[in-house]
Amino acid sequence: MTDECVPLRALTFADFKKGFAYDEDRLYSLLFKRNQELIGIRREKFAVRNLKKIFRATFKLVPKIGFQAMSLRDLLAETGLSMGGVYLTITNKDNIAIIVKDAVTLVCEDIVETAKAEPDPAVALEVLIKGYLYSSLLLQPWFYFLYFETRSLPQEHQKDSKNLERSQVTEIERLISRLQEKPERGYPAEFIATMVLTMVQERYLKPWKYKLPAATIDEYAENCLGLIHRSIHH
Amino acid sequence: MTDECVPLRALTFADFKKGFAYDEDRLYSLLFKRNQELIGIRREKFAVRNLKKIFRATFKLVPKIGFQAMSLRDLLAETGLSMGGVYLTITNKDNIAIIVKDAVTLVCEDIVETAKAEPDPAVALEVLIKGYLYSSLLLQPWFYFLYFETRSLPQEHQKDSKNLERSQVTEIERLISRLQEKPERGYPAEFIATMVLTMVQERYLKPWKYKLPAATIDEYAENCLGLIHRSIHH
DNA sequence: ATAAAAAACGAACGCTCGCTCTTTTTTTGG
DNA sequence: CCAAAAAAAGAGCGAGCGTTCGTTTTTTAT
Repeated sequence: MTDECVPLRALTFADFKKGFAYDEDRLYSLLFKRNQELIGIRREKFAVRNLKKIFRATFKLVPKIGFQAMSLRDLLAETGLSMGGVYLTITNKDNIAIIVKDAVTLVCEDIVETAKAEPDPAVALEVLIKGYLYSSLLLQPWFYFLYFETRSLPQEHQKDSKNLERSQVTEIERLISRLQEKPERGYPAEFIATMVLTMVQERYLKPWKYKLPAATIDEYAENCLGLIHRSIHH
Repeated sequence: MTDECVPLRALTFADFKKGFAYDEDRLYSLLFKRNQELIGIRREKFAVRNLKKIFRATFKLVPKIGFQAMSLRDLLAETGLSMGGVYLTITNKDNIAIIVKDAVTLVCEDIVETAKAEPDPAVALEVLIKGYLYSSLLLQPWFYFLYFETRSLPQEHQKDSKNLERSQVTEIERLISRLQEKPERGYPAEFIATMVLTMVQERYLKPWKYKLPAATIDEYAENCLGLIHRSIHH
């Protein structure tokens, strides 16, 4: 299906980052190819350049005032593009949100596929959780936007967004269940899965709490994984 | 200060609910008295009736489309009020969000005060967490709105909203620290406090995940508290 | 070098927004 | 029951929104 770009197994954030192939230019190139019908520009070179400007500006404005309150004229001022340029690129305002949803979907599906390739469920769980934690940090504005602006999406895309989160929890839950020989002794797998997902989300939803120490993200990951294993086995 | 309306100590959600004095009418009555300068109507009877209509409609529309996208004409259609009636009540659109912030603040301060009255830190922690979990479920639309629409508030009120969350974490952290005789053995108090707060928020932020079983909220509370104590002592 | 194609420009359009204000209706207190 | 006060009504206003489109500039291919 999609070509895999998330590293197979990486213990530290630094290792993960090296193997992470969704750097800005590659991501925009993929989004251009996947969303031809939403994008008016036909030559990739120009599309990527404009998309980059538009999304950077969006991610600067939206956390402060919200997507609905961001006018296209705000966007022109921030990007330096003209009305025509912006509309040739994205065709309408909603498409900004739709493309963000597509980007997050793309990355999340990749993470799940990578984890599913691991035969050992404990390893798979580690790959999945670290993959999600690290990816959502490297693409923080995208994940943040989708979480807070799901309601700005057209109905059908809102559903997609909710299903995306649901499928993440389900996959985590499935792995935890496989690790629990005697489920009645520990917490319900669902509870643990929910807990770990909210812990990951905490990091990309409240960036102001975690501004400084990028090193501690590894600690954070270990704390989360430790918590899971204690909750499973006791 | 404020008269306390949150039950002192309640093990189950059902018990808590009985002692919870922020039912709709009382809450609107309090909000009317606390926000005289934002509300144009002078007679409480009419104010409460209109506020009830306005907030019910707001909480129906906003989760679907967001506050900014909700027009006053949407609100008229949903409430059955006229433009004049709505503006006499709330004087301007922003005030809807400001009053929600005031309501959540009111309840949260009450919870913290109740917890602080408990001398035993373990009991205080239970009161605090259950108080927050149960209150935010009983007033789910209010808590949900404040979380997702903080960016729609005027600047000074945005600060209030963030400080409110901060003070909650701080209080939980303080209690956890008191329970940790040997902090180096368990997880950092900050990590545990963050975890439990996100677990509470999970319930009121994603109601679509927890529609059916209101009974399991007690289980959920026990799981959260169990998790904390295990994380503290080992 | 040049013609065709693609991209960029930005004034202008129709529409909807939050809000005001005059008029009408309802409520209140003597 | 009636006059004064309060509340409700809703047409109308100007500002600003997302979007369009005729024109100009840049890029591409010959």
